[in-house]
Amino acid sequence: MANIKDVAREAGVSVATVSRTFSGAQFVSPEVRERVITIAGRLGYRPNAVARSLRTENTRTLGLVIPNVMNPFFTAVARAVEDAAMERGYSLVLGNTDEDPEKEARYIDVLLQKRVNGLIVSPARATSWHLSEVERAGVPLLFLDRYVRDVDAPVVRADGSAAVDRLVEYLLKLGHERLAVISGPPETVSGGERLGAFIEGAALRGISVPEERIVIGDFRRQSGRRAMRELLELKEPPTAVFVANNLMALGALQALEETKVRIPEDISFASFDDVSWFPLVNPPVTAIAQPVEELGVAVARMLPEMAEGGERQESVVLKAELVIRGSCKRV
Amino acid sequence: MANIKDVAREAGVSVATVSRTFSGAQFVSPEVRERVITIAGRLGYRPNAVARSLRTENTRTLGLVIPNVMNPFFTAVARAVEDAAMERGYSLVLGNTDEDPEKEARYIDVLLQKRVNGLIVSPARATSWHLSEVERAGVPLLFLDRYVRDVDAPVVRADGSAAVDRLVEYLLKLGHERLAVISGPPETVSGGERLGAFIEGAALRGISVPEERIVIGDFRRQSGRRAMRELLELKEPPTAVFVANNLMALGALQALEETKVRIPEDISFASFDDVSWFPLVNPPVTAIAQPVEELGVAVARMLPEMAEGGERQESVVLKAELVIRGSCKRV
DNA sequence: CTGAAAGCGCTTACAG
DNA sequence: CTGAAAGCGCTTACAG
Repeated sequence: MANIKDVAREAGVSVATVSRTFSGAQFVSPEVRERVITIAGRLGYRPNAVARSLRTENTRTLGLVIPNVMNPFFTAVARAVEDAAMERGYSLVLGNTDEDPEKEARYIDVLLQKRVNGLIVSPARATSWHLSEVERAGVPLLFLDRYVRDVDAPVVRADGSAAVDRLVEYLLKLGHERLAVISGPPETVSGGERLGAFIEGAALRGISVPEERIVIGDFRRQSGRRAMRELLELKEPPTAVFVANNLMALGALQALEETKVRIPEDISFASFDDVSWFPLVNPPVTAIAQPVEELGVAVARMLPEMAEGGERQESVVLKAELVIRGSCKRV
Repeated sequence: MANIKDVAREAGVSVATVSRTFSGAQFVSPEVRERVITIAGRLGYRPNAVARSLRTENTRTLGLVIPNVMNPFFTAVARAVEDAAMERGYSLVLGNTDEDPEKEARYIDVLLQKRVNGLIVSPARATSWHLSEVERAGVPLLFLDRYVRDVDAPVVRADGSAAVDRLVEYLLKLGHERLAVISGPPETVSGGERLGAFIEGAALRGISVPEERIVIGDFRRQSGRRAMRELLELKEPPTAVFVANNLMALGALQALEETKVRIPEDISFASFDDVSWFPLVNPPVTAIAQPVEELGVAVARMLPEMAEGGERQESVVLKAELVIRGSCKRV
């Protein structure tokens, strides 16, 4: 591929002039400019962004490290972030950690080596050494959905506690006493928060959730399926189940479908995370909706700002909301 | 951030030695090696991949340019590709074109400037100037799901024609005569193929699909919704509708739900692309399933191979398959 | 096993 | 408006 020297030689100008006609900041006389562009076109010249980045210490690249794009919540966020990045002239490199701290560490290390201008991370654990490294490296960092306690960076997330509490209240009002929860890893902020809010909400109202009805999954589909089957096989199966995210909810619904257990006749069902198809399922699934769009917009707005060295951004904590549909009934 | 010189000075060795201890290819005596690593750790040194890339002419980065990650088909592919990339030590940068050729061109230009080692593209149109540019630039290129005719690069895709034809046959056997289709843009390979197979399949069996029952969408949700409403308002509404992808199917199902038109009593419904939740909807949606996993695996296998300068890869064309569930009934 | 030095392709302060 | 030259942080052939 042609480089700046080739173009300069061919056009009879210095490399500085070629550089200027492409970076556009400075003045180049119209005639020269045009000649350079023509020649560049003929040679198939395209400025080498790697060289430019090395020189300017600016890669115009952002990193997004999330558990899994297949989770609709993160899909939507990834889309929003990518849009905002592109619009501001940044590229987005994506990493899926599968909730594995080691994978997360590898991604972050690679991204730091690549000198990204900023990092958006949804960390797998509530404590993390490699995220302190980001801080130390002085790379703008933004937490998404979850955060690490000892790292001082803004977070964009929805607080689900209040909504989960409302769900518990709703379930109890319907007369349920045998509650169950399919939880995500309690070590994650979101996993711990949702589980905690559920158990405490019940306890506060005089209902305890015994250990056998608390099944810990990994936020992925298969674990939801397994967990639901496990709950169904209990001597005293629950009358109502709360699943802590959309992927596990899908698995759990599959398990219910397979075992011909009917919602809400045989069991009441509710999920954290609302999904486009929940209203279309029979019956429509009652869920706690995160303001996904708004979260995406917030991230999208903040990160380029940070990358460009703006002032420290404030955290954004929105509220999740209980959306009652038809999957829970009076017992 | 500390650079290689800082580490060299601090460790009392040359930069060459520091470089060697981190790139690992050559021999460095264990003692020196250890000292360098210790010092690097203390200084928070992390090799600058930008500089390395400039020098080695290898960015270890791949580009993935697709219409939209929010489309579950592409979500799954993106995940598979990212996994494979990471496993081989590549990063993945992602771009959403929204079927817009100009956006596509911008992404490709940026990616070429960034000197990616390879490009996976699902092009918006069947002809494209900027994709010839990729060829010209000598960057390994792989088409996904769709391809550009005049560009010589391998494709990984599923051929849906046969399955669409089987669907038409099935619909006619159920006695439907007023067929309708909600199509994607006919200019896209997949859009044109699906629409063509549907119309021809019907014509071959003596049924014509009038223009008013062919609604062109853009493969996105809202267009499916609008299209379905349009079809429903016809003086002679269809008895069976085929929707050409999953996102438009979601929109169409919403429209049906909103207008209280029941499936399959009032209208039979089938979709291209199978989705995890189709079996859970009431009634379960009959769909044409692409072998998403296999496609992802194929892409994942081929691209790093190409990026590493292996021989030219053969195209992979798999078959889509009709999955009959409960959303079509005898008329 | 180690070092000095050239060079990857740009940008930009400086001088004219 | 234009050019010569230094330098961004590495890698690597060459020599020892």
